[in-house]
Amino acid sequence: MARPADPHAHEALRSAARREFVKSGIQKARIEDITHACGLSKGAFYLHFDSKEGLFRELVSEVEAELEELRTVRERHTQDFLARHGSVKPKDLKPGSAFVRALRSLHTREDQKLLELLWRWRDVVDVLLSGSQGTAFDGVMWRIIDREVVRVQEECEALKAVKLMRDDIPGEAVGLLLVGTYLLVARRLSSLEEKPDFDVWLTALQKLLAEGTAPRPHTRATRSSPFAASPRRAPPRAARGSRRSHP
Amino acid sequence: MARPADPHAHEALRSAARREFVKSGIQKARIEDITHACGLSKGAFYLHFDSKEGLFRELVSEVEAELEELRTVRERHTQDFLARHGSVKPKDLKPGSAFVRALRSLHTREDQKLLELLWRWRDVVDVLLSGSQGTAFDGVMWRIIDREVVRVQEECEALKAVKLMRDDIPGEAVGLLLVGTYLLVARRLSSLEEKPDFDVWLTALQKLLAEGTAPRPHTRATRSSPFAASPRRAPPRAARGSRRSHP
DNA sequence: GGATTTTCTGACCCGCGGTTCAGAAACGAG
DNA sequence: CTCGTTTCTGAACCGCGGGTCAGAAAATCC
Repeated sequence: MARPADPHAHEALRSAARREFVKSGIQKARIEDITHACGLSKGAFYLHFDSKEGLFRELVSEVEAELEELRTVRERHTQDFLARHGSVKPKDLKPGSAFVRALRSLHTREDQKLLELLWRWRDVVDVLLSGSQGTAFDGVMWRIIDREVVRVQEECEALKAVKLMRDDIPGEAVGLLLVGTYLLVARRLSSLEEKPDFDVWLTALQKLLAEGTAPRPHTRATRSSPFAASPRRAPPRAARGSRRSHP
Repeated sequence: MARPADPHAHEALRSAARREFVKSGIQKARIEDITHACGLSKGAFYLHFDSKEGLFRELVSEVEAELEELRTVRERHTQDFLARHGSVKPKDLKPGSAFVRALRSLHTREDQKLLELLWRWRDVVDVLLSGSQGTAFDGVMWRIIDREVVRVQEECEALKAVKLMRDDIPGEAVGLLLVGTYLLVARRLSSLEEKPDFDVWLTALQKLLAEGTAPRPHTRATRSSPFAASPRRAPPRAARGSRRSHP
């Protein structure tokens, strides 16, 4: 055999690309800038990746896999917790009960893991959020977000069912609120150099939400959500327009 | 003189462009698709606008002007309200006092106007949010969002100062929460055909926030925010990279 | 030192779409 | 109808950058 490939090249290209994507978005990021950043030439790029989007796809797949993993683990931990505890007893409904505190701490731990993930992938998340327009990744982040909103919503409905949450606030409202907050936080992460202290943040959010959503003595039923079953806009596609639509 | 221009052309192009921008983002929107949609030819576009981005700039300026107007009006209404009421008396601090209810209703009215604005401009907002990458408008929406977060934060600090809000939750947290929620809502608006009932939504959010942020008997001081004074990432710009960074 | 094989280079190709512009078309005035 | 003027058309121009490929360079084996 002859001339082994530079062992650092692949990884160097990957991380240079991440930097370049953050700076310019997927479309505007130029292959030459990526390769020059690691002292390689344009052509070398194609020895390691099939295309610019192919490289980004690698990154996105990893993020999606980790997110999926997190979702299933969260689901399992919640199931385990409930199974271990048995049925919900009246004393568990009291605001400060051991049960409520344990459940809340479970949520905090899982949310913390989510924030850690967002921190590790903050660059890619940032690109997905605002630098993927016109590519195959357009909308990936919003799909993830919609799913998370639904997850929170379902958790809320479950809590309402066992009277651990007031039922005059739509679960969807809490979902939009929680996920919307995380969205802004995720966005801010991309401009930080050092990892912030998530605890401060989580406790504040936790407090606010816990006390805002706590069961009330007198509550009316939830009115139906104004955003139910919204049809998402069609994915970008070439449009053959009809002529003369305004005469 | 001779051959007057089609009086509908300008407006027709404008709205066709809005549709096209929503469908494909600013970059991918093709001039030909815009002109064909109103039965005009490519060249005609340049009789009405100096460039594709020029057209979008017009739209963005209008949105920004309306948002600015809303901010100043909100500021003035708040000032007027406080001036008219005089100093805050002890009885005003009680959760259900006339003062608190009036203040809350003021907030609701202003928020409602914001939602109406987001509804009217939902297409442009949507494009700014996820279809402006790589253009001069990249980041416009995030700057607006950051400003709104600061506004909410300041309102919170003001409320804390007169003991109308608990002080163990950072104002910034409430800002991210409120604005993040509106962000997701704004995004959803773009996929709706009919205006939803904002009231349902506002009351749920209002309740949750009001009761979550109400003053507590025993509170510790706010810990400093982990996101303070974050340097935003540099605007997109051509990058001349140094070579050989990974020898 | 070849001989051979794989890596790496960078000039080139090519499609795309914003923008331009020479000329055609439409309209009013006389 | 003809002329002058302005609108409108669409082929042509052009820069850009992703992707290709013939050949140069580098490494290994003999």
